[in-house]
Amino acid sequence: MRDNKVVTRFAPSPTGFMHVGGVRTALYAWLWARKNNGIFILRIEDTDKEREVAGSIEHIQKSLKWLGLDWDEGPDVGGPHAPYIQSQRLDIYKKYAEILIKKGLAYSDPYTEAEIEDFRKKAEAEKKPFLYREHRPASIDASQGGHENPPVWDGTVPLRFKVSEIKQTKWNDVVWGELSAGPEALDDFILIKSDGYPTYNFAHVVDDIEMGVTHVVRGQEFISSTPKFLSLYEAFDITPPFFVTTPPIMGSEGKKKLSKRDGAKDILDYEKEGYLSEAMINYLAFLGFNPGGEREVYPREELIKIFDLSKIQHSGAQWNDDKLNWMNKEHMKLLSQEEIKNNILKHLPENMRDNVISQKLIPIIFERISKWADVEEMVARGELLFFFKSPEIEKAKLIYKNYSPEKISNNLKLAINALENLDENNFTTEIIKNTLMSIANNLESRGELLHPIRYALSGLDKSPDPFLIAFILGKNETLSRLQKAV
RNA sequence: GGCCCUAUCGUCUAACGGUUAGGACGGAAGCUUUUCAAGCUUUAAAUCAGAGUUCGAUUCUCUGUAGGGUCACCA
Repeated sequence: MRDNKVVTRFAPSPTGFMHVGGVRTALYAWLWARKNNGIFILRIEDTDKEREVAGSIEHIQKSLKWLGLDWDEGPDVGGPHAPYIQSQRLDIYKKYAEILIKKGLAYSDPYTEAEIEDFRKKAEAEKKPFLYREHRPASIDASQGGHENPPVWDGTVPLRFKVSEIKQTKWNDVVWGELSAGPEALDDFILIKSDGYPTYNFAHVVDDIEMGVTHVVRGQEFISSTPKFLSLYEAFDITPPFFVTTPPIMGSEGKKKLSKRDGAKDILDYEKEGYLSEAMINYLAFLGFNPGGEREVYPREELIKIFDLSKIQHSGAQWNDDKLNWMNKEHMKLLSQEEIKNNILKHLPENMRDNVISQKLIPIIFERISKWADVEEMVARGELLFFFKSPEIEKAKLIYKNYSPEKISNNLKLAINALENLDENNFTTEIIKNTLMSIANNLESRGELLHPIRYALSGLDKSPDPFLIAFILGKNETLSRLQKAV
């Protein structure tokens, strides 16, 4: 067992992109390995040639890299049990299959698919669960009355496992405690398909044995097939690893399986949308796990410290974009000024970058976004353009409530006169505010001054406060826009 | 349908069998010297139902209800 080290693995099949469910499984396995200074393996389970999607191995690796889930052994980095791609390990599965054949625990399947389909339909008509083992060939199990005897296995027909003991199975799960399954969960399942590739049931057990995996982390959809895995471990006379079963992630629309619309999208889409991988990991870890305190925001290294398999939840959790956005913002606040600046500038159009105004703009952009791509949306909504280009203004919109145009114009003139006296090098938000407020406070209502200034400067009804805008624009541009409005 | 699993605010969750059932997201209200955002303060909101064990049950047991998983030559 590799010097008693903890060994976990993530074993996806290359059938497309990774969604959040797969990511969380990988994350828990990775966290446990890192917490225990153990080994994290990436293994590709590509035994279904039909479902395979070209490029997915690279895509999966890219996803894990973005999230910072680094692996110690895998298809690209190799390791003591290479290769780490199942389709390149067929000889190993064959070797294990032959051990079972020798022990009398595996036999070739003499039936055609149509015949088996008939058995299945018959069982269904009788409202009984279909069990292949009730049709075992006579030479394998005379008591079952199967009529055809199996040929010697030559790799062209399915090879089946012969379940030796039909029983209620009980086992222990690290997360759920004691679990059990009825006898009908045990059947003569297929080890190797007629195309020569092993089934998941067989291949992953062989690999987990070979690679010395100590903790098998996977979703609860595998609970009901665990008796099969256990019977295989028993057949090989190997102590099974710890089973760590994770609850499902449900869609935000309700307690339903995750759908594309609410989170089962490509994890790399979240990168494109400008989420931080640390936030994604933190959010995902806490969707189905909780260390017990009241703190929720943890950087990656601290997450490793507090992670604990025994504190994983038992029931499914709903995906929640609001909480993810909040989490992302919390992690954005943890970044340095420099990182924040660079990321915001990166998402600004070329003509809005790298000048005095965009530098001043960064703090106000930052407080209005929860992910980087929101910067682009602010631009698209026209919330930033006026900082760079004098807005078109409509005379009517300068008017506050039912004040007369003359009054508004007069107020603007007062503002201009006051601002002109300010030092250009000391044209700060604070000073502008004090200057303008001392005028506004002497008016009938503050809005009759503040509203036209906002509109004159921004061309918008809703914007950051006018003092801040004036500061960002600078003295000259501010005065010029106010003059124009008058 | 058989087997298996789960059940605390709308959501994520905390609570040695003893708490005014706590926190977070979201919601509402108020304050922030016009608006939007941010921020601050306040607030509403939950133990699925019914029995049992117990001095005492969110916590243990049973039944019901609801939800989930699984019954492939898919993983």
